[in-house]
Amino acid sequence: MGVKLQNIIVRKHIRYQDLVGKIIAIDAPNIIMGLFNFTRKNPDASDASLILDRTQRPIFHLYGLLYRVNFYYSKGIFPIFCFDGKVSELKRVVSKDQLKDFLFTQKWYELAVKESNKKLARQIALSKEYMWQNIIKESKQLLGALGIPYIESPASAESQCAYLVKKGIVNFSNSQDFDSILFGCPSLIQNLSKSLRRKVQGKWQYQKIQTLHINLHKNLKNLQISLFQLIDVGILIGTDYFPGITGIGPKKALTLIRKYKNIETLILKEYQNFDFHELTPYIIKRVRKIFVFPEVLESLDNIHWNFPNKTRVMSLLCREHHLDKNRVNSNLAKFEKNYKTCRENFIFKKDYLKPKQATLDYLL
DNA sequence: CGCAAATA
DNA sequence: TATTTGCGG
Repeated sequence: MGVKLQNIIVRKHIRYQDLVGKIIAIDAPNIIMGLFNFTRKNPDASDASLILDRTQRPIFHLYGLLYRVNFYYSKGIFPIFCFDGKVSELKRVVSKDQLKDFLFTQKWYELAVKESNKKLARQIALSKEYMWQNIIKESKQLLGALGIPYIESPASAESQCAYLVKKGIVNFSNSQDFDSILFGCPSLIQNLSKSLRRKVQGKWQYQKIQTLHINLHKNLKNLQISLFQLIDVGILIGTDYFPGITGIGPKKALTLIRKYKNIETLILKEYQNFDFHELTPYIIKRVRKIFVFPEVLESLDNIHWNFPNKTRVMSLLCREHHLDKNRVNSNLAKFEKNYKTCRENFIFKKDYLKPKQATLDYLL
């Protein structure tokens, strides 16, 4: 769950009109996780409150993505979804065994459905071997059918999004996590959704929120540190790749890094105040490398926003998942309309198609 | 989340 | 017309 940078990073409200005709890289796993956390019947976060179809599989990603992409198009935004590839071994490991597990579990699930063993099907559908892999698989299928481009990053989705912004291929990245800025993403957008409300932890209650923009360059200037040093701050607080040092939060990490310039000096001077036992030179080097030189997909041919393939969408949503036909149809109609106006906008502002000069690389 | 129907 | 409620399978 991303690095806790919210207290030291300045975020500015951004209006929808500033996003018209812009291309935004979407951190797909992050946004899907958001849909998962929200689309529930009860405030308790148990799987029991998920909405399932008659094949006992969750459907939050299907409705969620259809609605969300519709929302992007309605605001004149062109989304490119980025998915995780094989994630670094320091992060949650998706091994080959697990991939094999999924294929096996998938077969097992299909058998349970065939035998109308509802209880078993449900158990498998919600198991961790099956559910997330299948959610991701179906999300890609749906995006493909909707004519939305997506990229499978060799490493993490966030680093791929950051790369696209850095290269000027897209205008913004959209992720709720702050990890993107450690990856050097110059321009990050948060809370990009229609309802602009968020569930308060564990309660059946909402708080109003607004769409926010983070300018990395301005923030570094404001914090008076370099991106390298911000990464060191992140390592101290804790990221997906290292749990962090107990007793050091965002404020303290910032003060310490400002004072000592880097983690090495900090450990040398403050070793009696904190437990740096876990933070070996090897770990420091590895985590820094992940953020500074992430593996990304560089060849990006055939990025297109196509007309939705209605037959394929209907087949996935209604035939496979038994979603309400009328509901899907009316949404598809809106979708096509939004797509058309969006496309006219884009053709009108053709210059966005050409990748701009690579943005200033703060690292060099 | 996002929609549609109900409510003030 | 603006805000709340309940539902999706």
